[in-house]
Amino acid sequence: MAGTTINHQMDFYSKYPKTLVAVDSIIFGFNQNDLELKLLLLKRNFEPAKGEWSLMGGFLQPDESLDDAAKRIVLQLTGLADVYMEQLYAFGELDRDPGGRIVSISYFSLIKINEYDRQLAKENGARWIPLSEIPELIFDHSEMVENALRKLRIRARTQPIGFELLPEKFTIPQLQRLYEAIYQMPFDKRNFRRKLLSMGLLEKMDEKEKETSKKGAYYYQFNKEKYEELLQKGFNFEL
Amino acid sequence: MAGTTINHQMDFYSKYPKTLVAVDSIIFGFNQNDLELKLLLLKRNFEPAKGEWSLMGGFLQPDESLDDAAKRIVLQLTGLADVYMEQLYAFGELDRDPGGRIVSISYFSLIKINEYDRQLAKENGARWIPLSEIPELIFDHSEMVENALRKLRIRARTQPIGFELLPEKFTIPQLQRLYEAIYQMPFDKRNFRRKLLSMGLLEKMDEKEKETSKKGAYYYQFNKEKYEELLQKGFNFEL
DNA sequence: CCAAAAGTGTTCATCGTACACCCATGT
DNA sequence: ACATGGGTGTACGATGAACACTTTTGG
Repeated sequence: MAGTTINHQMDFYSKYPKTLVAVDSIIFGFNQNDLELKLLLLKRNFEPAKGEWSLMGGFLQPDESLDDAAKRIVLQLTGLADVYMEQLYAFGELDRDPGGRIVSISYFSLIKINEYDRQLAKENGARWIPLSEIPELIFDHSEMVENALRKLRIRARTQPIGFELLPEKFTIPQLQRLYEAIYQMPFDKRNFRRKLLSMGLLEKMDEKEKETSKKGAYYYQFNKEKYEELLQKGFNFEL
Repeated sequence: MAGTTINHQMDFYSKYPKTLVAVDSIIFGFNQNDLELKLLLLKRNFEPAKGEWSLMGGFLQPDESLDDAAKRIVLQLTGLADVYMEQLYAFGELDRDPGGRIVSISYFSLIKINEYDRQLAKENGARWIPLSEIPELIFDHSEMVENALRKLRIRARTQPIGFELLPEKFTIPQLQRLYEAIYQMPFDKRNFRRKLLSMGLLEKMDEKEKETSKKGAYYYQFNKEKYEELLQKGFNFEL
């Protein structure tokens, strides 16, 4: 490919060495039934390390940006196109992949677990694995996961991203259970509710969720416009 | 270079497209005389964008890790080998560099401004530029700088990295001036001193600094061992 | 003796945290 | 009627923020 001109770009740098670049995606989901945060992992069906557990990944193509590659990878595995995603870190040790020298950039994605394409995931050999049961992963993927979890915990405290893991409408207890799963610790329900509602970002609906209790819990919706508006005024989300 | 085997690695991935990878370094320094945080920037002496201001950067070599490349780049410009450094972000837009498709990974470095090799920097066309006077930079380098500054501000609040920008021994007022430069706001000197000393990470010396005042201010040293020890016990640095 | 920077305590408001009881309803 | 999860208010301690005067000493 050396010498190919893309996008009307010049080619001033053709004498410099190129590197294989990959993108690996840590895909988080939350299932309200078993109350555990999960990762979408897959068994590699190619060499090296065929048959072992790994993250979903792929090589960066010459005509796509890093973000595009990350989107493509999640789309390929889940069928979802509009997914919350954040770049995490570039892993660049020489021997991180025994199959060749690869620089890999990790992204984490938060998906609404009820919306993904089960069929597609199955075809790719993917499975949802609870955090507590994550197996050994290939190469430095375990490090990527730890790193992602650390960042998720920081982000979830300071940005309203928990909602990305829940359906459009959700109840306060559901939201609390999500945060408890993320931080692996219990929260006081009065304090939790007060803090969240005090920010004025949740809109109460008339409808109740009646599956998990006889009394039923009111559904709420996250008001993104309101959040953007408050952001302008210097508001800081903080749990 | 395709097909080269490094480090006893196999070559399972030779059919995939490679990309040019660069590392760009945002180098911070602090000069106590003019009380401004500064960046080490250079005028590019090669095409494209020759003569314009940019960050120091370089291409990733096949036999070095990303971290190694970042170290090499800072060493080339400053002569310093042991520098605090942190990876920031991978920039991967297709058209970010008009000279060709490059994925660039940014790092920030904190250096003790009295220790760098002035001669070497000069030869490379580098200059220290105060934050308030940063010119237009090439490509997305301005974005990299903003990004670095944001991260530096977050880090300096939650990790004891300010000391990387000061000499081994420093006074409390000097440290305060540094933080005021980082956050571009004044701090209350009583609160500042109390909070820092209360962590027990600074060791008072007998010597006084007498350049900037007649009374003189005691020198302190940061006790790294103590910090590591406290870290184990769950301590969190927080300014 | 005076200018200039270093050093020192207290008060108040705010926020996080701990904690126990009533409510609604499906079975 | 009772079991189950939803919903509510208050008190206390800790922490961050504001604020003014004394000390030292070179010139």
